[in-house]
Amino acid sequence: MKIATWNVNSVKARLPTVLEVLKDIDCDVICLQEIKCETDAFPYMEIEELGYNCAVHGQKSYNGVALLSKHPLEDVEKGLPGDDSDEQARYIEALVLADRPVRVGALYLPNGNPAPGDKYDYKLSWMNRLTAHAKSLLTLEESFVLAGDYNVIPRDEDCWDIAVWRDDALALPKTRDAFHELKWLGMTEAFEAADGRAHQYSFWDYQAGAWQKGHGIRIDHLLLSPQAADRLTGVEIYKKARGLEKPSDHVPVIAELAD
DNA sequence: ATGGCAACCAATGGTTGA
Repeated sequence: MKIATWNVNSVKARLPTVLEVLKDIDCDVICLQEIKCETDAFPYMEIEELGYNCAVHGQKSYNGVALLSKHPLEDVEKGLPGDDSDEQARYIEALVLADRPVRVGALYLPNGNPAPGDKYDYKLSWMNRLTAHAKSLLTLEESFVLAGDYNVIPRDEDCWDIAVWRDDALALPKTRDAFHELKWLGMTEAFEAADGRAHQYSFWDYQAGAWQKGHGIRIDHLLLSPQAADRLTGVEIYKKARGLEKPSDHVPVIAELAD
């Protein structure tokens, strides 16, 4: 089965592009981030027409995540546990009832800039909550995937020029440490495991001709539990999406698991 | 040395993103 993550940067502002890409990549499960609409305003009809069940956790204007699945969804959970006062819609999880069920968490991890500051503190505390949640999910010993826009550049070679990004919230040592803590629970980063090449990007800024110049960063990731990692057969970064009319600044990253 | 783009809400500019 194929599982994708994609930050769409507003599902309403570019619905035709979104539908075209969803048709092209033809995945079993798709995690969307930055839908930028309230739950009720999600374009359910158009996406259901492509054969997807939709679980949506939205909010007005910003953030917002959704899980699309060609298989039935069960146990839908909205919001990341660990802080009842957190009102930002950045996490949704469900059990995907394929022949071999997979639990999938779709996440939009905070950007954290400027760092240091309140936003960076929020990013680090959100990452700690994600790690705590992953730790509890790992005790279930099932196939599960945490997929999303992590806003983390894992290695120097995952960006076009580390000198530009070294002091950014996406690449700071504390950010990478927190990401490693999550991985070291026993999670496998799909691209790193199945491909691992340097300079393969999932985001190119709209500004300064970043796409044309190849100035990208790799910040969209799928982390797999051991049971899911055993089934990993490949990863694709669907770079074509960045060259379409009215593109998102991110492209889908797709992991394939053996059925 | 700086800004450079896009989306949002609101409103002819400010905020956010990465």
